[in-house]
Amino acid sequence: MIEVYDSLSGTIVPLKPRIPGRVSIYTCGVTPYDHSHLGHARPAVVWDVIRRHLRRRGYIVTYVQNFTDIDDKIIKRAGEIGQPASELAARYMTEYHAAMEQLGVLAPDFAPRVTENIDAIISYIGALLESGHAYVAEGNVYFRVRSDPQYGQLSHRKLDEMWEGVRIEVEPGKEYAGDFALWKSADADEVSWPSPWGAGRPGWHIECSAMSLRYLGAAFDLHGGGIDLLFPHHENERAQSRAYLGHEPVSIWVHSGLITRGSVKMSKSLGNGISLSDLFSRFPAPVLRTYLLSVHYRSPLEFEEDRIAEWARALSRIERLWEDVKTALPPRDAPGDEWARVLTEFEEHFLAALDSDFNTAQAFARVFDMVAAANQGIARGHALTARGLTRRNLRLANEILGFLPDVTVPVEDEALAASLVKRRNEARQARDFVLADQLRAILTESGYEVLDGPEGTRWHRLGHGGRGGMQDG
RNA sequence: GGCGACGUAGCCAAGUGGUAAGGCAGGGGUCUGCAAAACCCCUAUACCCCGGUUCGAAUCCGGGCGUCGCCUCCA
Repeated sequence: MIEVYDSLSGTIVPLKPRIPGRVSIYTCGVTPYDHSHLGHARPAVVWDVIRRHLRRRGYIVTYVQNFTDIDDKIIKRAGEIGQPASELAARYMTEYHAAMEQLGVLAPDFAPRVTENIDAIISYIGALLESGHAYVAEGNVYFRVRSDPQYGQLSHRKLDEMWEGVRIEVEPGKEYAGDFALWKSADADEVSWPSPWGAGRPGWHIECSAMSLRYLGAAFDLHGGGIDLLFPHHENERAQSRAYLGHEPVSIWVHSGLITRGSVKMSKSLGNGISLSDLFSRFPAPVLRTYLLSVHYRSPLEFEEDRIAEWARALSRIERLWEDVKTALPPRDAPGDEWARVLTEFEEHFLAALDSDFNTAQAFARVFDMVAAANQGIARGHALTARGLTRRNLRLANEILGFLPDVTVPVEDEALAASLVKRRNEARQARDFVLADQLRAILTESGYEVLDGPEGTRWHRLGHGGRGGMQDG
C-alpha cells in the first residue's frame, strides 16, 4: 500500500489509481525565460523517484510535464535582448532538458508546450464562457472565481478574507479582484494568436487545465509541483477544471518543499538561484541528485555547499562498496547472523520506506544500514555471500534513487593506472616505500583510490565509475 | 494583518501515542610499512518553552517564543 500526503485534504491518503495498475501524473514544469536553477531540479528529481518507485511496484505510469513557453516574463525578457520569444524559450527548454538528463531524470511521456496547444486552450476558454464561469472585458477573458463555491479549499484560505488589504490595482473590467485572466489581449508588437476575443495569448493557469485534459483525460491520479504553486496557480487550475468538467480533476495534490538560501526561498526573481550548470562544475551529478533526496520531499531544504560536500563523503562509502561488489556472483546461502538478516530483508524495508509518502530520507537510512551490514559480512569471513547479496541490493536501490555514477573511464587511463599500481606493489615488495608512496600520490591525484588489504591491492576511480581492479599485494 | 508549515544531538535529518533511524563531524581500540578503507566501542535520561489529556507524549490539546512560506513572478 502506497500512501501519499494530499494537499487538498491535508492528510495522508492511500494511492488508489483510477485505473487499476496504472498511475497518471501531471506536474507543472518551468517557464523557460532564464537559466535552470537548483529549485527547478528538486521537483524533477522527486518525481523521477516517484515514477521509478511506482514502476518498481508494478504500476504503468504516464507522466506529463508541461512547459509554459509563452508568458509575460518571456515576452519581457525577449524584448530586452532582442530575440523572438519562441527562440528564447526554446533555448532555455534545451538547457533544462540537458540538465535533467545529467541528473538522471527520466524524460516525461509527454512534455506539451502552451504554444502547441493554443487551439485546445481557446476551446476550453470558450466552454467556460458559455457556462458562465468566465466573462470578457476589454479584450481579456477572466475566470469568475466566485462561481466556484469551493474556491480556496486547496490552498486552505477563505475567499472573503483573501483580498482584504491587497494593494494591487484591480485591472479595469475585472468584476472582482480575485478573478484571473484566461486570455490576455496583446499589444501590437507582442507575439499573439487570433481568438474569438481578439489577438492575444493564454493567461498563466489555463494551460495546465487544457493540457492535462488533452494528455491524461478528464481525471488523473497525481498532480505535482512546488509548494509555491499551491496558490494561486493550482487553486485557479482546480477551479477551472471543476467548472469545465463538473467534477474533481485530481485525486491527490502533491507539493514539494522549496530550497532556501540563508533561510530565504531560492527563486529567479530574487536572484539568489544557484544555476545548475554552475553546480555541475563543482559536484558530480549523482551527488547533486541525491542531495535533493536526502531530506523528505515536503521539507524545506537549506542550500549549503558544506552539506553537499558532507553528503558526497557519505555517498563515497556506498560507491566504494559498490566497487567491491559490482562483479560479485549471486549468493547461494546466507548464515543466520544479524548482518545477513539485514542484507536479505533490505528490499522489503527499502521499498516500504518509499511506500510511506516517498520517504527518501528513510530509504537512504536503510541503504546505509545495509552498507554497514555488508561490510560486517565481508569482514567476518562471508565475503562471497555478503558481496552477492549486496550487489543485488545496491542495484535495486540505485535503480530508484540513482546514487551511483555511470560514466565510464577511457580504457587507456585504466591501463595506465593498472601499470602504476603494479609498479607500486613491486616497490612495496622491495620495501622501497618512498617510491611506493610517490606512485600512490600520483594515482590519488588522478582520482584513483588505492586500498591495500589482506586480499591484495584494490584500486578504483572514485566518482567516475572506473572499472578499477585488483592486484595481489 | 490573514492563512499555513516548521522548531529533534556539534551540524544535517527520519520518526507523529509505547519509551529516540540514518549521515557528517569527534573520541578510543583492532588491522596496516605508512596511509586509506573496514571492523569493534563511545558521543541526545532526551525531542524550543510552559501548562493540560493519558497508565504512558518528541508524537494529541491549549498558550508562549522563534524561523520560514503563501496572500496573483515563482519549482
